[in-house]
Amino acid sequence: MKKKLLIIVGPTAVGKTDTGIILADRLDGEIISADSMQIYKHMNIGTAKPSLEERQGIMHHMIDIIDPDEDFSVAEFQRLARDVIDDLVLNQKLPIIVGGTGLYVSSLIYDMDFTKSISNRQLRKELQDEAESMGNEYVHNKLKKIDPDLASRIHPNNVRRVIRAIEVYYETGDTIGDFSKDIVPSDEYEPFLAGLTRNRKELYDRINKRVDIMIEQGLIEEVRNLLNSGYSEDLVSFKGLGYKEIVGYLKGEYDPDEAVRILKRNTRRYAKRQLTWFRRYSNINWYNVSDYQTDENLVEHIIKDFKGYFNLL
RNA sequence: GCCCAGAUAGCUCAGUCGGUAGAGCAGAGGACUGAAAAUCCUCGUGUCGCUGGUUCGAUUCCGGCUCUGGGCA
Repeated sequence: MKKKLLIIVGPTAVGKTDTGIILADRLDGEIISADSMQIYKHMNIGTAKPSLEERQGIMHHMIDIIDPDEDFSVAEFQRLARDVIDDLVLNQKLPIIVGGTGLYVSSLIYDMDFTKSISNRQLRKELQDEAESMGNEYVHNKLKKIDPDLASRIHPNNVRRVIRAIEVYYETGDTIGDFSKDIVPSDEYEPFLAGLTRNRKELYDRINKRVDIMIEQGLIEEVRNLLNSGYSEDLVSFKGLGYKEIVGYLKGEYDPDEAVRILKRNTRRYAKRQLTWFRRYSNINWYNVSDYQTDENLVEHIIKDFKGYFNLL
């Protein structure tokens, strides 16, 4: 018997958090966040992390689990999240995965095995230096010799992924191509996928507005405080939206208005990328939130479809 | 009312010594197996304000008109 999952995905600012909380309340579930930024402690405003009050007593997992200067990756996410899921199922709770990080969601619903391929930071650094001195093509050619087919699927300029592909081969002797060719659904979980969306204009208005609110709530102070606490702007956690743009302002690269402008623009572009990712899920059920009068209304529909899918009516 | 400048992509503008046009910004689509809020790829037809004229041919030159700035009254 596969474990039932309710999964809520969608672009940033579409309303996933609120919807997830209402659903958890109605379906006796708990939330598992699939968000690559909300995992960080002390990063609250910029990640739009729901406050304890906003969580309405609903248990949220995979939030505030590591420090901004700790390493993290899908592999850890998958392992930790699956443990939580198993635990919830044991306790008769419905696991509700809510998040906008496509790769994290995929790691749960597909049979993705990360146990064989470890990481080697030093090798990454070396290859990166090579790319800078010898050019992107040079490093890409290395991959071509290892796995021509895989190399043809990764653009030479996408240095990060070229390097990762080489790294996996050096570390394991296997190539990413071997286990990334065809993704098969996990045989352990049975997900009902709900994709939230909105009319584009409305979504962008909400994104712009949310950035303004973040600034009012003190996003600049939050970033300044993190920097003052000794965290480096070079950390991966500072590459997130809202952090890198504010860091640029604090370093004097541009004024606050410009920081807000590019933060809004980058967030809009991110939302678009998220939609691209989720459109690939063939078994997703889309809900255009713009078509629903109230959150309640939307939730009713999702619950109805969810129950229908699992023959629980 | 008169004089000057402008009117070209959603926005700001460039340009065509006459052969129907291109940058930046904004935007759209896509890729994705250990940094994924990251990283990367692709995409620019628009009545060149309207209307006459000259011309084989006008967005480009000439006239008129409309609108928008600025100046003079």
